[in-house]
Amino acid sequence: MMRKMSSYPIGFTAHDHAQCVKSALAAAQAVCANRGVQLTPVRLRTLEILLEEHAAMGAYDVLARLNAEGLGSKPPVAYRALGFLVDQGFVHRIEQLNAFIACAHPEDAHSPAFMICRSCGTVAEAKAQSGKFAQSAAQTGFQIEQTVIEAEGLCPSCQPQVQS
Amino acid sequence: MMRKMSSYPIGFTAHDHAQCVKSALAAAQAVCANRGVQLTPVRLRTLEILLEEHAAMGAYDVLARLNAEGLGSKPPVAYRALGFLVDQGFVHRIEQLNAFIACAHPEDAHSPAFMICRSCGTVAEAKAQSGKFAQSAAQTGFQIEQTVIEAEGLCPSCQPQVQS
DNA sequence: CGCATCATGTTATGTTATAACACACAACGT
DNA sequence: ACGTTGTGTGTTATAACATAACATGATGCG
Repeated sequence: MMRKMSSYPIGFTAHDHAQCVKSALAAAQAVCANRGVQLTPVRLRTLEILLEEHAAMGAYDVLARLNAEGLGSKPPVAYRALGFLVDQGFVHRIEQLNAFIACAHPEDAHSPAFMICRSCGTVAEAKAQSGKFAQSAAQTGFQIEQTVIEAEGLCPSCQPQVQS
Repeated sequence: MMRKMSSYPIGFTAHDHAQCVKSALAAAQAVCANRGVQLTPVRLRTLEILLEEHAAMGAYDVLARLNAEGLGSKPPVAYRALGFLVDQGFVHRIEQLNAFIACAHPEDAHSPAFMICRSCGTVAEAKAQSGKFAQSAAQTGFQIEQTVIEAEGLCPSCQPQVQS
């Protein structure tokens, strides 16, 4: 861990970027309206930055962007916005990277799982299937509220090529 | 995350403490001899501290103990010893707590999973069964090298009691 | 001995995160 | 209109976590 933070690309496959940003923002707006919470300018812009970057970013990198746009220059501003977005499920925290990433499936509540490429830094989100771990927790009487599942390894593009 | 670090107890059930410390140390000594790596005084004492504490500890807490015994006072000393122990599999890092904990099953290589009580801070280690996540990673072509699985919740003792 | 390797000691600094308090502003009841 | 409450932002200061880089010592080997 602790490589120099800047930003890590997300996902191993191509997709329509402008479209996914737009729909994710719309979804977030709708959810916030439903829940009666405020998607303020700082919060909105923070989410937008993470969506546009489409990669895991450190809090201070997000802050630098906000600062460049006059939306706040001190750490608490970024941490508060990120905290809100994480609480609402629009953003996930990647523990191994001390970084944040816009959620790939903001529509439904879910526990995320991540695959992190140690070579190129790309992060892909999958849905977690708790399975046996949840069962064994239940057996010991432990009541799970939230899970962190992160795999580190090599993404398809970064694996050593086989000779043809 | 980010509660004040000090030390978190481990495990939800009672056990013979002196015995488990002793056998873990013996196992570590044997493994190091096998591998031709040195379990130096700082490393040995660091492991011993984590085993005795039997809880997740922050690097600076470990350092404070080492320092009290004249074994080193600067952060790199603790981080290096902890790094060695993690590399050898005698200690695990808990990402959500930025903390370290002696391994409960040092004999065999394994990927650990943890249950962390958000109320009392107790940490229990289980063996991870990767199952479906590993499969879905394989499908996307991602090659997993290491996994982090941590559940936060309430341990049996901290759950609200039911009226009898 | 000369040299390589591994471990430790130390300085300095980098990176991540929060506590605490001040202020702005909208919503509400009176 | 007025105060009150809740929520969000601005700011200062500091805490907590982690490593780069270089110096020193100890061990083993040709």
